[in-house]
Amino acid sequence: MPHRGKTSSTDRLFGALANPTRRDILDLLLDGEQTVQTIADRFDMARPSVSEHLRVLRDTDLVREEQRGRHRYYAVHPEPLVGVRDWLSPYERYWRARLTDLGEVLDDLAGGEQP
Amino acid sequence: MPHRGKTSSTDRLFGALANPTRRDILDLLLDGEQTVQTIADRFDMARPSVSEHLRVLRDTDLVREEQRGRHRYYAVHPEPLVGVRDWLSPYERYWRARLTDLGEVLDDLAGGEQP
DNA sequence: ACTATAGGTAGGGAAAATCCTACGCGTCAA
DNA sequence: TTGACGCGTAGGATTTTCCCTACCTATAGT
Repeated sequence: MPHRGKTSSTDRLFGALANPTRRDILDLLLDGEQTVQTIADRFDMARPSVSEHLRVLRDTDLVREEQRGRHRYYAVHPEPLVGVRDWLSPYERYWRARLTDLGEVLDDLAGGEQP
Repeated sequence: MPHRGKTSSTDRLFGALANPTRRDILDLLLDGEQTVQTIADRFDMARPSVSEHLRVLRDTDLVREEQRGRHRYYAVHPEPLVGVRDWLSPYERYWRARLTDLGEVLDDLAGGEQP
């Protein structure tokens, strides 16, 4: 019985990732912290809209900001993504065939259990 | 430049997973295929609404249906989730510290590259 | 003090998502 | 064939999301 009280943190996590712009922002920040304006310049979208996306990411703790002077530097904070990985893990055994890099090593290690 | 044409398959994938009911349906189907009615019984929601969620999952190929008699059996089809895993992978190096089961083995295997 | 820059917030409108009830069609059992 | 069951789809109401244009505050520099 998937009883669902209000909005779990997992809900907000997946909700945050549902938007392509927000995923792109995270990808962008993989290269290092950036200011709001610098981020906004990369998107075909008004700066306040980017600010709102950043707020969603902040609320899910996927990014963190640090004020320095009159700039706010946003940096990616990937820990919450563990929630995605955890949700994903029960499904992983299904695609044992087509794994990416690391996983393959593991598969060899574990030995096949599938004839 | 995160140019975005229409709606990528990744968008639809994350979009499908954004809904808690749909994630719950997938989790439910991990235990094996089920008919629509059986699935619907698990949720506090009208059956047609569940049908719509199933359609979204079908459109993203996350579930597959097989008609047998007058029943339609839905089964989880996790391959598309590779897209999530792939999107996630650049972030994984960040949480090397707190890994889940399998990952830990791998980490030990690979040897630390962090002093 | 005054102006320019950086960026958050408010209010609103359009579009998409979510859920419902009503209905239609195919399949099984009498 | 008739009726009940299993499910998908249509249309509609409500909510949420997404983006915009003001607008406001704070810091930096002159």
